[in-house]
Amino acid sequence: MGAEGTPSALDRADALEAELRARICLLDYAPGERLSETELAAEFGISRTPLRKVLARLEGAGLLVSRHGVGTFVTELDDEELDQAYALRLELASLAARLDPALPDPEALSRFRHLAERARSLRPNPDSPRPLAQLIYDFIQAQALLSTNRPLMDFATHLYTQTARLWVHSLYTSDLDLAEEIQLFAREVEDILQALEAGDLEAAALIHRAHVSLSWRRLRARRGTG
Amino acid sequence: MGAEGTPSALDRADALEAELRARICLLDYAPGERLSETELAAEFGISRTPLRKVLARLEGAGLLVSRHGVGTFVTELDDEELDQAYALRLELASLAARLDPALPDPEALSRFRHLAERARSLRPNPDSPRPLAQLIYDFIQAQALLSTNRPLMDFATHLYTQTARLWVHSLYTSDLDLAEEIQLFAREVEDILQALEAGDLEAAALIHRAHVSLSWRRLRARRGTG
DNA sequence: CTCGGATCTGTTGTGCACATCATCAGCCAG
DNA sequence: CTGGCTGATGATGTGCACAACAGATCCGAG
Repeated sequence: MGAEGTPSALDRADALEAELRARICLLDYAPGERLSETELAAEFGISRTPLRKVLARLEGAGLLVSRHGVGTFVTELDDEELDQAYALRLELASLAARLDPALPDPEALSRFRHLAERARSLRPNPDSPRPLAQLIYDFIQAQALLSTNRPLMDFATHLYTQTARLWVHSLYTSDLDLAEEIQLFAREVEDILQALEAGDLEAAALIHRAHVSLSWRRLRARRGTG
Repeated sequence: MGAEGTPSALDRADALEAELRARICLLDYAPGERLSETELAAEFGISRTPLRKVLARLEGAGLLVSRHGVGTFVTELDDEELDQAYALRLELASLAARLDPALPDPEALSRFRHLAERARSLRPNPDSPRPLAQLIYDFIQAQALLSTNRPLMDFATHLYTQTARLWVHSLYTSDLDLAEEIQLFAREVEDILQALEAGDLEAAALIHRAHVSLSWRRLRARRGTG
């Protein structure tokens, strides 16, 4: 592997899908926003046909929905579904450590150390929470390797995707305090790293669960205020 | 609603997707089997293009995978992933009753009664476990309405889809005894119906969990034997 | 007989032209 | 002024022809 000299057709489609997934999660495309097939096809230098296949896959994954004659839209979550997703994330955080725990190998550990370093050196950029969003995106993907239960981790990542979009949206609308969120996230990564270095996956899961819970609480508080 | 005189384009696509989902779950298409875009398009009287959109969505949902120049295949689950899915189903059964329980309305109750009646009158057909598979398929979809937590129930249904395919496959290969499975399922539906009529969702969840666990055990036993 | 390579066949991927649908602006009747 | 109608516009949906690709087949050299 690693011979990326000749990106085959399927790899191109997969890369495109990953790129669009990231854009949706990182709020480059806001919930409810319309995506133009024509514009996207032009941007990536391809025809509408292969682009439409990728959009269809994202539709199957529940991130997009297309309406004939209207447009293709990023899915939205109402408050109720957001709460349900958060409640599920709390439960799943415990499950991950209990069901099929996978002790992180040295490479994975170094990846977490790198994440912690990035979190420490992250300074709030008033007009763009994107660096933080990107950091959390990478963090979740690293965390998905802490259990060998693929269905569970796939679903956990999916739920993160759904909740993070609304969470990042609150950063953009200043419902959440960027500097505070950065500090809290850095703390979470540090704590989890410490637990991982001690080989205590259960502790790592508990820490993660606590932060998810607190994050949810802050989001609800601001929701009521706004 | 209910005016089905003019099936719009999008409805057609949705119906087609539901039909293919059912065929995959009911093992009309076995795991690993190749699906021909040309043949399917001809069968449904449409061109390859709209069919490909549906296939792409199913690919996004993790039920299909297409390889350039080779074919489109129904995804396969190895034993490890099957075990992980079963383990998850056990946990989720409890979660459904704990998180967002939804007491069944009279209509839902009557639907369960109808399912129980079908289970009672089901006689083993030596060459076709499909009626049982269809019955369980309907049962799971009815059960998905017992919690208002949509993300949870969607995921539970997805996991059922993954495990049921292998389970039904074992019925086809006679690794499982059809008559025995019919009897056990009828018992499960009766017990759950009783719990629902008493308004005890937690009991219903426990019963379901027990049956999932026992079903898993039978599957593992036959796997070791075969 | 064996092995290697060209070729052949069938598959999914791509591009393009057109059909179908939903929306909105503008206009005309009331 | 109001209300509904009609057309223009731009979106996704569809069909078809062809390209790219993988595997099987066939043929010939050794």
